Amino acid sequence: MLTMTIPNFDLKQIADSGQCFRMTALAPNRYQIIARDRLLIAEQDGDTFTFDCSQDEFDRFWTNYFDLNTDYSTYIAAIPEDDAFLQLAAAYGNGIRILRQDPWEMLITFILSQRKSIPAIKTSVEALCRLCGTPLDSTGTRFAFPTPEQLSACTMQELQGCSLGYRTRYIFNTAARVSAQPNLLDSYKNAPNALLQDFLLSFQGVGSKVSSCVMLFGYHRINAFPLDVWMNRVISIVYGDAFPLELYDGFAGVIQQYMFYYGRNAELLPNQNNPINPV
DNA sequence: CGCCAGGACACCG
DNA sequence: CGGTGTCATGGC
Repeated sequence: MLTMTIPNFDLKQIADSGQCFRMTALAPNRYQIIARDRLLIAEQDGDTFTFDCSQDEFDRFWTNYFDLNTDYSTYIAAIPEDDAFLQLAAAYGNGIRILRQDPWEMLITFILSQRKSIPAIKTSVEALCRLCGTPLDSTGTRFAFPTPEQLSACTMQELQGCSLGYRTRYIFNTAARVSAQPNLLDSYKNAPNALLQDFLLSFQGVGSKVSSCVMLFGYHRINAFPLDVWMNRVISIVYGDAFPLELYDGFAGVIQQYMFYYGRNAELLPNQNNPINPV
C-alpha cells in the first residue's frame, strides 16, 4: 500500500473523460484501473491517494501512465481570462490528465468506438478482453486487453459476438495487419505528427477523429484535437463555429479534454452558469 | 418504444 | 473541397 499527495489529479474525472474505458468505480473515490498487463486499485480523498502497489511499481510504471511529471496548472493558466466557458470547463475538469496508454489498445478501442456511446464502448472492450485477453488474476473476471496475436486469432464470428457491428471487419483487418508486423506501431513512436497521422489513416475504419484520439491517448501527442459530436456541439454553441485553436498550440489536446468533459458531463447538472445548457 | 452515440466511407456535385 | 446516405447495435 502506497500513499501520496498529487495535484491536478482526479480519478472520477479521468474515468469519465472518455479517454480510457477500463477504469471502473468500485465505490465512490475507489477505482480499479487496468493498463497493459497491470491491475491497480486506487483510492482518493481530496488530493491524497492510496495505491495497492509498491513504490517501486508505481515509480516504474504508474507515474508515467498517469503523466504525473507534467504540471497541468500551466495549461489551465494559459486560458484567457475572458473565455468564460473554458475557465469554467478547466475548473470543472482540473483533475484530468492525458494518460499514456498503449497505442495498440487505443487503435482498436477507438476504431470500435465510432458511432457508439461510452457505456457501449466499455461493454465491447470488456467483451473483447474476456474473449481472448490474458487473465490478470484467478477470479476469472479481470483480463488484460488482448495482444495483436490474441486478437488476430479470433474469427469474425467471435468478434461479432462483442457487439462490434459493422466495425467487425475493421477490427479483424487491423489485428491481422498489426500481428503480422510486431514492431509496426512502436516504430512510429518518434515519428512527426503528420507522418504518424497518415500512418493511422491507412487503417480501415480510421478517419480524422479516430486518428486524433489514437495520437492523443496512445502516442501522447498532446497537440492532437479530436472533434466528435460533443466537441462540435460545444464549438458550435459556445464559439459560433470559430474556436481559437491557435491559442493552444502544443497542448490543444489538454484543452480538448476540458471542453469534452465539461460539455458532456456538466450539462447534466443544474448549473445556471453553464452556457451550453442555460436554465 | 424511438433516439442517439468520442464516425468512416462511398458517392456525388 | 463540402454535402448526403448508409452502416449495426447497445443504452437510456
